[in-house]
Amino acid sequence: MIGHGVTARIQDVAAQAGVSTATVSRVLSGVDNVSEALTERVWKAVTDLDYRPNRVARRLRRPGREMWALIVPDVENRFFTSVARGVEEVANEYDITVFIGNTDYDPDRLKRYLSTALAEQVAGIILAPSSPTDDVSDVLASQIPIVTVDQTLTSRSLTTVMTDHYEGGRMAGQHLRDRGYERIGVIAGPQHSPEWNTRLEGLQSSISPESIVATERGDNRVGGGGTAMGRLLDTHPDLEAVFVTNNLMTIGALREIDLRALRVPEDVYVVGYDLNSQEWTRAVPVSTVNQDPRRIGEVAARTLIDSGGLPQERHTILLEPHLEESIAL
Amino acid sequence: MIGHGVTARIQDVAAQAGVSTATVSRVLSGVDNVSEALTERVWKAVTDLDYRPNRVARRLRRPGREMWALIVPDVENRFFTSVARGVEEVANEYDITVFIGNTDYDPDRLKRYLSTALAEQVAGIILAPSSPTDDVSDVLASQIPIVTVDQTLTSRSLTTVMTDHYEGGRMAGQHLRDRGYERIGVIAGPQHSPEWNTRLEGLQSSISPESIVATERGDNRVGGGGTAMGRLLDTHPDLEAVFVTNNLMTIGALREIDLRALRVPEDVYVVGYDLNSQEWTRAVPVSTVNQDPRRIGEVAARTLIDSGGLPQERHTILLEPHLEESIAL
DNA sequence: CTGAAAGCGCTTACAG
DNA sequence: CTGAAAGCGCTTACAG
Repeated sequence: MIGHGVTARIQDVAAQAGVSTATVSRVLSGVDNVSEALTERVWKAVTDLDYRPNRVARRLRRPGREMWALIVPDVENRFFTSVARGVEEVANEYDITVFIGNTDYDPDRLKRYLSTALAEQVAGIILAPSSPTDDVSDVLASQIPIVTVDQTLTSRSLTTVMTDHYEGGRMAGQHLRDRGYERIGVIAGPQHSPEWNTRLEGLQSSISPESIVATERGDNRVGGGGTAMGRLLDTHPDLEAVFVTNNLMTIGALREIDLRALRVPEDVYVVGYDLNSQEWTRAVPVSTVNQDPRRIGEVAARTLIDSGGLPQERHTILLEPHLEESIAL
Repeated sequence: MIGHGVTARIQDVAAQAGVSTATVSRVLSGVDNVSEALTERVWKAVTDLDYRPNRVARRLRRPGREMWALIVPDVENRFFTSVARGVEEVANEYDITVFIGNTDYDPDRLKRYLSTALAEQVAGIILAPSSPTDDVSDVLASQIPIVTVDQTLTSRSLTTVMTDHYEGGRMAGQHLRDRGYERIGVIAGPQHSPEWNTRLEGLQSSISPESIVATERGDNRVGGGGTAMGRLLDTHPDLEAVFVTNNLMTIGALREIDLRALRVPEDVYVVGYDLNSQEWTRAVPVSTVNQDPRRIGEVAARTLIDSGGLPQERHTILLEPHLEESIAL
């Protein structure tokens, strides 16, 4: 039985092994050379006492390691949970704990979570911004490495891991052109966000301008997609196809189409974004430009590892999207 | 400009305010009385220096506060992310950081995350078990409060927050009986898990035994639900209705029904579990027994708060499910 | 290769 | 009410 009856401390291990705490620490960290005999005794004591180093104490002494903050606007959105999954995979490899903050697209909550991240002395921050104007000045001042995911920040020079949305838009446009659609509506994200505009530019690069009969803006949520789709159908009853730049809005759009008793793809052909057919209750023949959010998380995490704890200069890593045609069961 | 050019420490604040670090600490924690004059000077210094207490140092000195671990089997499952959302809401109120571990239904990963939780000196653990046989003995030994969510553990006496699944099953049965169905199939979770059996018992309490023509077991994933539905349709072509005890399996079942060109509800009436119509691309007239996962998370978190840092005796908190009839757009 | 000791940034008895 | 000091559990120069 150990000291407080709770957990063994490094002292207990040292005593049991008949060495100093420094030696125990060295054996465990594996960085300095320790004689074979002592190493063995230390490991035996560690095992016997079921010793687990206190990560809090370790982090205090040696800050900026073993913990990351992942901050996302909506934990309930599968895109972000998949990013989290990817981040976690890498974090696990390096024995890093990751805490997740959910901002709910609220700047105050972002501020709080960034502050918490600093107060927790994290080794790095992975931020999925709510908007390109998110304020990260405190983080920059603190010198903690930060990687942005899914979106760049306009005012700051940060490393970003994201999908090549221009290419995504281009793919969607080419697909629609190949299928011969000439009256296309677009449902895009908020105007102020350059990412959505990038998707639009990609779209415009592959179809003629007059094919795009209208562009509606939504809030990237299901409701916003439905409302936008409604406006599109109201103002352009002769619409042939629609391109929606976000997963939840695509779902909203599909529901609105269904509500009006229109059929996909006969009445309106839909190209969505990030649709995961795994989650559908019924086949809907809709094409989709898909990102690989897990991979985004992984790459962001590895970027943090590679940064070696130092802030990086700006660097955008673009991952390729994939077009999935007419997903059906 | 502060010491290391990074962040102000409590020393810097004390110096600036002309008081001891003890006084700063007292003002910030608000527990001891400090004279108005000093309090004012301290707050001014805190503001001027933009001081944020180092949570790592605080936790080392005063363990068992301000951090929780939330461990779930699948972060990509919306049920668990909603639980996370609920937990986070409460954690935020109390300025608690919560780190999330994703076990992927793997006992080794559970072991690792529990170990990390201990090493991080968390104030509490919220565990959504992968199976009722999950091993939490290390946690119990450590005296850290743990609350289980969604499932009880067979071998341990822990506080659990979960939906009243007996009632959920009963509601489903009553609904099916009210609609006059007499040839009902069931797709339940793994046999070894008592929770799935509870749902079955609830079902059995409200319909006659001979109404249940077959019970298949699935793995709580989309694929398992589809396979089980396939077996049901193969062995009982005259099936009228099916009750599925989990969200992903319900989706799998619906897809399988669609695959076979059968219609819901004309050919097979479906009562699912935890279906979120918000996520659907098209209306499917399916009824569903729904839990309130956010609330489960909230209640679990409040239980942790109320435990005052002490392990509780066993205590099961049952939340009511809700039947949503024939969800459609 | 090994140990004694300082120190990471806080909090909290202990005096006064 | 306030401060000097000890100590939380580690890691890491510094000596030897």
